[in-house]
Amino acid sequence: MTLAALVKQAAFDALKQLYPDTAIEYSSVTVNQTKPEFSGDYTVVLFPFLKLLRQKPDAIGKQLGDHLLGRTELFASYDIVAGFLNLTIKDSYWSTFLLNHYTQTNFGHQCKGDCRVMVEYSSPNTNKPLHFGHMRNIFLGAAVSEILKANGKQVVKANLINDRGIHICKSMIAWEKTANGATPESAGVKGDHLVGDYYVRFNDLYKAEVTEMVAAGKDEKAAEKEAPIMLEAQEMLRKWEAGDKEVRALWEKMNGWVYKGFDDTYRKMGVSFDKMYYESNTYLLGKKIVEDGLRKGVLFRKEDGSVWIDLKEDGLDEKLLLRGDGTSVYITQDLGTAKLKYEDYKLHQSVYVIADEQNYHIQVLKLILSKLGEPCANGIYHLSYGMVELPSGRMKSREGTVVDADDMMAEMIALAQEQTEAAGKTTGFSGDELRKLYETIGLGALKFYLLRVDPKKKMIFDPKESIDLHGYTATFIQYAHARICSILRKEDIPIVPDASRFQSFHQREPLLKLEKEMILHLEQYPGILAEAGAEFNPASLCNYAFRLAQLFNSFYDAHSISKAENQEKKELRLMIAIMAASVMRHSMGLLGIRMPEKM
RNA sequence: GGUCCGGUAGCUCAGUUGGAUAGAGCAUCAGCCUUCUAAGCUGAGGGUCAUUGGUUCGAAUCCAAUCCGGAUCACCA
Repeated sequence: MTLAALVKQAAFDALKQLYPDTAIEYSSVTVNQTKPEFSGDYTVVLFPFLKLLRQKPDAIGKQLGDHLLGRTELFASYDIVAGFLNLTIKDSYWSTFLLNHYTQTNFGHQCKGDCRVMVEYSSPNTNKPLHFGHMRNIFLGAAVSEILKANGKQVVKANLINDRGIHICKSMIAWEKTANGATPESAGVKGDHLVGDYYVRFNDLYKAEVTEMVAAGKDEKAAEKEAPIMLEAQEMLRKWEAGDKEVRALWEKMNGWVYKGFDDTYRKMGVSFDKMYYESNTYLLGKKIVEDGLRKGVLFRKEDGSVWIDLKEDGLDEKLLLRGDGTSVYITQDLGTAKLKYEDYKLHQSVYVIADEQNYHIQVLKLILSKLGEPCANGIYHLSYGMVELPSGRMKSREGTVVDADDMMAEMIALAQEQTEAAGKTTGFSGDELRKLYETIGLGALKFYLLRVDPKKKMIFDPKESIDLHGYTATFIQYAHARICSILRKEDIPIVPDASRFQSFHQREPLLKLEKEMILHLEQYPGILAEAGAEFNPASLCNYAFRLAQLFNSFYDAHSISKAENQEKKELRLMIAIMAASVMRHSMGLLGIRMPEKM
């Protein structure tokens, strides 16, 4: 139980005992952290009880304050200011808390329970390399997976690869026509980039053909439909579906290049998956679900043989589930994969990390599954995030305006190097250590930048302005962590010391403001972690860790640790520093951001 | 047009089930390195919380209407 909850419970119990004849609801008790301009740690708001108790706020505050002080060991004093009861927690509570937890490396972690959750993220198409928008998806998915694990869930990280369809055929056609057999090795280009280049090439060729046909007097719409290269791509897709050996061989070869490229990118990003799904295996699923639905009468067939569901009652429209020729559409596959995932892992919850442009699609998916009585329907959660846009608008891979993921990571690492060198902080590192440090700083900054914003908000990224390494950044937190490690090195204390080290510690002097603020903030971590899990929001961890680092920097500036006033203070501050570093590592670790010991 | 999401400082964003004088970072300005790492610290300026009305002891937060921006409403995926 968090301290805030403890205070709330204590206040509620006290009110019940003080006013047994009045029905006070638990939810009407509001406990906040006391504003810094007042003395106290947690505040009970008295206004909600005025009418109920027919007393003045000061009177209620006094009775409540006295009662709390007399009956519990938690509070040292109270103060009433204009309807607010400000409670001060006993110093001994804080030092005991610190002593109990400062060496705990998994503070805030929940024990593993029975709840099985799948988080599907990344889910790329195989016709082009990953870009900045994918990075938001991937870092979000990876972070949420770790946060859920820390909250005791059993997590399966899944990636559904869209490895078939017209888009990959476009790359294949362009490659056949213009590549002269080029491979990633022969061209010296990463596989996913090579395939992406031919996807762009296809569009160039296509546009040229359309322009030519229009110039020859063709209607533009007709030209777009009849351009020979487009017809070839469509023919290739038909051949693929028919299992044509040559087409399949080329498809496998080019997808293989892409996977190799993706693997590199994923490794660099520091993310991984427990389960890969491929649309080439799953795109035919779902038909059976549709047949069942027809039998149950939930779905209906039109004269042309196409199958539909009527969602008008739910404020939506009729939705197609099978074409007249019996082939499936996008949502049909998704029905199938939803069920497949559910059955593969006996899931309680299935999280889809998908951009908000698909809100409607997921809504329809859930609705159909629930109308069909599929048990997987209830567990679907759409972690909907806003698109990443350029100042000029959306990124379009066809037009080559994307910010490439590999480039972006390389740039961030280079920026980290540049700034480290400019600050003259390269001494004492080996070449290898420096390379690792630049990666830690560069990728940390990138991940933090993408995760610090509420997922559902869209974000605008200006490639001309590089991502900052000052202020509200991962670098700031890393720096605070490195400072702590530096102190510990000098004091010859390991980063995770033995719990017995300060066992003899006794609190004699009162806590200073910043000392207490640090401990108070540390105590709140489990609550923040639980909230981040409940809301699928890594940004709350960013906020929390930044605030922790900020507090530590002020604390560090105001009070010397190694040259503390006395041994007691020194031990106390060391414990605070040790625990702060540990919580920074834990929280940022969940986001895939490493904390260097030296920088 | 329907549905959904957003609108808070010059910019990027926090802001808990409604609680005290709305907070950070960047940018600007003024200070702080002989003292545990200045990628830092301290301070200043900067606000019609889109608008209007309502609910109430109290609203950035809840409700209604309006305005602006975005997404979506395919026999594409």
